[in-house]
Amino acid sequence: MEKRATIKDVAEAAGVGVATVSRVLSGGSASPSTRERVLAVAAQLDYRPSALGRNLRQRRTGGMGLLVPDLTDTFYGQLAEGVLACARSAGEPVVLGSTGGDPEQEADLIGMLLEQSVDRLIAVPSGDAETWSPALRAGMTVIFADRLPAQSLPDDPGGTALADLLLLDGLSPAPQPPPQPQFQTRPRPLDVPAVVADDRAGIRTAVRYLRGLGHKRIAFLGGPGQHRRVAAFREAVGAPVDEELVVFGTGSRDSAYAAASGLFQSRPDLSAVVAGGNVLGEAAVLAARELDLRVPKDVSLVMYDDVPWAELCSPPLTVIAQPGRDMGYRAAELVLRSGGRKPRSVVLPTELIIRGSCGPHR
Amino acid sequence: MEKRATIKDVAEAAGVGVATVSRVLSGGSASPSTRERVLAVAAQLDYRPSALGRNLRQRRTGGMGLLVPDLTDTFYGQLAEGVLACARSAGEPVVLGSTGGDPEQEADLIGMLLEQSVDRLIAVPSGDAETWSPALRAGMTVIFADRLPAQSLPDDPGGTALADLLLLDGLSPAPQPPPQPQFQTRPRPLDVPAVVADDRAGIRTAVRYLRGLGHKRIAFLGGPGQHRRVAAFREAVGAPVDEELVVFGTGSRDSAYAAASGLFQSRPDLSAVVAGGNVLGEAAVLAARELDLRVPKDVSLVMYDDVPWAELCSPPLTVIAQPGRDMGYRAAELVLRSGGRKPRSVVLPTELIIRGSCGPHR
DNA sequence: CTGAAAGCGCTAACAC
DNA sequence: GTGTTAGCGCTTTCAG
Repeated sequence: MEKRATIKDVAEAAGVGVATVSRVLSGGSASPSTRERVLAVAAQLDYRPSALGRNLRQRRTGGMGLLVPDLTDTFYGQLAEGVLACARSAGEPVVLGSTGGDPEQEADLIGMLLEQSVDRLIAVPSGDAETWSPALRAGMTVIFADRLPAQSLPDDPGGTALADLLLLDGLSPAPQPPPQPQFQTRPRPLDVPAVVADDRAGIRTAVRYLRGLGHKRIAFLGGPGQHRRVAAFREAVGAPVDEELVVFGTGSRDSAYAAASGLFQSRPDLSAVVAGGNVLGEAAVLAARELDLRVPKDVSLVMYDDVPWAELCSPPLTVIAQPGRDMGYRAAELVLRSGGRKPRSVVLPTELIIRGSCGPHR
Repeated sequence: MEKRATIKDVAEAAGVGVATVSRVLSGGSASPSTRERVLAVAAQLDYRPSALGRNLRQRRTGGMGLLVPDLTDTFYGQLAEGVLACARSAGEPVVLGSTGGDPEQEADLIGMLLEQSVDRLIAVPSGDAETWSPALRAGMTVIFADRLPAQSLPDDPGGTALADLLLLDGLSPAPQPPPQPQFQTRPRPLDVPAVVADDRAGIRTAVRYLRGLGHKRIAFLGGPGQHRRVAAFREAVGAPVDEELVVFGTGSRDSAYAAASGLFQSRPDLSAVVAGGNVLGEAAVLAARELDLRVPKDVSLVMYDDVPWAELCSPPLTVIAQPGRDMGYRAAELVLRSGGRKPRSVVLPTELIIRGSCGPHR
């Protein structure tokens, strides 16, 4: 437990001032001879600059924060791996928090990050504009990943927020939403960049695929924060959406199971289900089995997220794959490279991977 | 992007000295009237003490580091959730790193944590004593989780290290290993506390269960860092272990698959497999399917780790469940409560959950 | 090109 | 009880 050498030790041993050491080590200007001597001494003393001093001086902690709803959800595991890979190659620390999908815990974690002066954050958001305003007001560089916060428009209780869907819909630039009336108390959409999958295209492709198989009654099994996917589903299915076929879990595996089970029982006439995420897909498989529904004979299933175990199911699950790892990596790149400026959003492609969980409508 | 209030601002606004503010906020002594005034002003100014100043002053970053091999492995996701839950309730930050099971990356991450002055660390270790000595020498409080570093004894190339097995074998206190001869260059076992599952009992139970089903040729499909489980398997199987029935992947899903596939092909006479972790179990299921081996008709399978998708397989997988979340939570508790002292190790129970992947030996 | 010095925000002696 | 003060290790003006 010996104490580490400080910059002062190095300066003395090299016979130079601390400023010179600092310059040399951060690539500043110095005469070749000095530079060499300092480097030698630093190596000799096994000097590692302390992030503590630097952080205080710069009034900011390096690295980035990462907030995800649940690490036992394999997709978020992939996302996190991507972020960590990028951070590691940059030698930057990542402060991780798991929100459980709960805006309150999310707010607490944001507070913790603020206290740590972490000023760059990648988040799969659970709260709304109110939850996020402290971070934004503090000047944090925030990048959302995988989804955007719900926009609690008064007339849109389900959080479907069409404007939100329009905001990031793939290749076609979205038209600006109409200017809000002045003195409006309704929160405006957060102007935060995001790295998300092209949900609209992904869902559309899946729905068309199912349609092509002859399915008419297609259900959507959603989770919290999936307003973009639901909206895409509604759009893909077309005008008169059977509302009973759109159900939601609250995020836990139990509630996902309950939602799936309820769906199957209340509407035995449905012939296909699109699950909005892997936890929901898992629930659908379980519920179907419990109710003796055969996949794909009795019900076809498409799951959002490709995860290793999708192939283990029998039959293997047809999925809408989104690049979780890339998503994390890209987000980390953006947040690291943003020199304070606000990065641009990124939409990543999805891919329908056809395996065995969909069959023709009987 | 307004700048935050500092302790000085609060002191001035409350008409007291900075020390008093500091004391009040850290629960020190102060007269009721002062305390109240300071608290009021602090709330008023929305003052949040900056961790930066405190950290530098105390020459240590709060919170803890967490190093795991791979977050897409659901078990480590569970473990991480446990750590995060404990940290969150303590309001402490967690700096996360993913090592990919690679000692070099692990060493890099340890260096990064040292640079950040993170002095408490929970790790699923991949490297050996050499990898870990920097952390230990720097006075870090380290707790291993899930497994212990391999002890590269010269005459124990497989890393089986019986002493290691004896070190933590559940309820019975282990006998002290015989004193090492002096002048020995061989590294001694690391004296680092750990939170692990009772691998010995878990494996033993599984092997007995399979034996009870009539299986004679039982294979073990292991991964890196599983020396304790292999040793337990050898012990449970008894003296003449058929070495061809003990195979290893290197950690990646690909290599796990290759190992499983190779095993099934080279030894068609085996009738049961114990997979040392969920990634290995996944590989075993996939390889068996590819080779047209039916589970459990042709081969019985027990997998270490209970993960949600184990129930999705058909048949659902019989597993040795270990409490991943608890493991993480306990480790975090230990590392947070250790006031510098070295915590005691903890061994958590496992449970054999019988589902449908094991059948009688034909 | 280099060194001296001024803090960053906080805590912990130490005086009163 | 409370205020004053001295740094923690580093970066960054500002002179030389």
